[in-house]
Amino acid sequence: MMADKVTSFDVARQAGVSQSAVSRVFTPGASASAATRSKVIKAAEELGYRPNTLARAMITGKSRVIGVVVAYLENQFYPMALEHLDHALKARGYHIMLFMAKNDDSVGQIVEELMSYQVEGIITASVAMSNDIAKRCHDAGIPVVLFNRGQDTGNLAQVTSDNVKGGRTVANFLFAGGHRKIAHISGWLESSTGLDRMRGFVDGLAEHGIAPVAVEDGRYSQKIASEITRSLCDSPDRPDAIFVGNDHMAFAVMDTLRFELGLSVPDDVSVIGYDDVPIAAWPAYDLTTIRQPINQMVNATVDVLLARIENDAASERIQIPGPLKIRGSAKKPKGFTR
Amino acid sequence: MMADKVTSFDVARQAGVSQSAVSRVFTPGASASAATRSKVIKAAEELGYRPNTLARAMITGKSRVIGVVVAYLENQFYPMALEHLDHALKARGYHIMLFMAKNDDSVGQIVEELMSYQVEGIITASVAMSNDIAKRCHDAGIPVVLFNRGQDTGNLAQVTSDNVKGGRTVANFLFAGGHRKIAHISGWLESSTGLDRMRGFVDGLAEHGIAPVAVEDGRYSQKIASEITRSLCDSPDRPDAIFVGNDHMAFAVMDTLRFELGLSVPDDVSVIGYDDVPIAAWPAYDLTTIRQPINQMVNATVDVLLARIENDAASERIQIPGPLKIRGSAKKPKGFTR
DNA sequence: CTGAAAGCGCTTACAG
DNA sequence: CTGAAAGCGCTTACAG
Repeated sequence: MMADKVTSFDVARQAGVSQSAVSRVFTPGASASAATRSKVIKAAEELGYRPNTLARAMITGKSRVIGVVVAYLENQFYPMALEHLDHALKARGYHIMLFMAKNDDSVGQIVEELMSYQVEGIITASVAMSNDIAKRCHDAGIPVVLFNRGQDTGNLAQVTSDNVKGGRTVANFLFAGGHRKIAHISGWLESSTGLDRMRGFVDGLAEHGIAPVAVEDGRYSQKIASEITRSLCDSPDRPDAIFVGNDHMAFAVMDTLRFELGLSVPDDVSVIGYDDVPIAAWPAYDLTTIRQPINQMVNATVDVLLARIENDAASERIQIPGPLKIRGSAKKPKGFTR
Repeated sequence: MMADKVTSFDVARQAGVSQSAVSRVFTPGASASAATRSKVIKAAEELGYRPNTLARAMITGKSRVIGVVVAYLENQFYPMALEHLDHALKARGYHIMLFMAKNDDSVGQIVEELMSYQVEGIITASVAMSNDIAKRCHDAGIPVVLFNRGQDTGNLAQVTSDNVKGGRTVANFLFAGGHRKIAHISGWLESSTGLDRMRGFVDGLAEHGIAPVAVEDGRYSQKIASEITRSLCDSPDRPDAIFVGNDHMAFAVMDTLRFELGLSVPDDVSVIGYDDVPIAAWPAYDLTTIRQPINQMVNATVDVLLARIENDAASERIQIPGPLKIRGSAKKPKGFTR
């Protein structure tokens, strides 16, 4: 049952042509006559031949694999991104090799692995070590793009949504909804994403002449976000609205508010998230949130990466604006309907 | 900045040894004297040498990559499995190449890709085409194990939880809780997982002398599960408990019950799921469910797969029992405390 | 369009 | 333990 290994040499022999001819038939765009082509195809089918991708990759230096490094998959945004990335990449003839970066993994270790597998390009889609990893791979000459993460210095390619604008939109919406005691549980403030959303939000509020009653770093952790929620609402002067740095934390915030503190969302406290992952639309949360246009972000990421692989394109920083998705977790300003 | 490609030949030259020596130093378990070893290591570091995994893979026939085919990542069980799989595999020196099987992809296409990348083994962790894909790869001589899916015929290796037992446990728990009008929205009944849970459940109920008031195929779809919930509860004689074939659907069932039909869970209707994904523990759902011991399942999967890669081990069917995790979505039988 | 030959970067018997 | 040589399965100038 086990298919014996059949090589291009075998096919060539069977078809009565040279190995070169076989190679050409299986190389898109290479020149081969119709006659040769059909002889080769026929022989290949008879023998069950399949070109050895590894050998081809070694010769051409093109492995057709992209390394995707991701930190953890519990926040639904990342599995969704992975799914889209796979589709977009597959459409271009690439495959994904997964590199989960646990926090106790060393950056050097991961970089070693990425490089030794000769990935043609790298997409980092996570927190913490992204920048380090990206920088080192970039320095080693392999194209990288940071997905959903930026960095101010350096010249790495990156695609994010327009986080500053998103934060500002939330500020406007909340202010228009009549809120004046607004807190922010931010995304990790060491990440551009967390920082930009916070900045846009604070600036937006400032334009209305107010400041957030609190800004605390939730570090993308549900546990930390819950703790902050508790301490925020423990005071007699609790906030009447909370903007949370991503949906994943926002779910924990809502749960804490409702089931632990006995508060109503949005009657007592409005909550707004960021991402618009599928769960945000589930009725239990019905979360008002800024939608990250994941499809566009993924397409842009793939475009930039492949451009860099094919020729040494300049670095780019792409920001894609995302709309506010109004649902039921935050008071709606007059005149707004869902 | 771009590191020039440095080969084992270069290192050999610099270290004053043969290429074979270099190869041996980088091959775990190969014999090389301490002197040679240190010369080579030194030269390698100076030159920034890194063995080319592709070349090695081509020679040895061992790519050290495992193909993981997965259908979709919205059900949190699969990203979690992926994360665990990556860790377990990495610990053994393997990496994951991802193959998302969209429904409109042809089985043949996917199999072609898997084979041409010379993956050493395959794990299928999804629905629909799993069996087809697995069978063809197995026939081609490449080791496969079905994760969270079985099949009655054939001799493919597979690891699941003990789904029959799980279904039975749910039946006992619900009966003990005083329920007598119990419906089942099953997992896809063409999958062993869906079928086994259903059978165990029906059998379990039968032992108490009752039958489910309805068994409908939810096909792992939230949308379908919601529709079934609606029609089930539309009747004056609605069920007082629903066992749902997986957590992912159970969330939709609970949302439909509460927010659309205005029913209380568990006061009007008890709901029980299957999987115990992280979301099940979120207070909004607080779902009573059968826990699939994902860690053990993943470890078993990796063990079986690697055993088959290393030597031609016999096929295995592993079933790992999982406990009922009692939370708040179903009435608790007297005497039970959380 | 086609074939003979060289080569990709490594590993593996085979001698020593 | 070590090196020279052959070879893994393919692609790519180079001639024709």
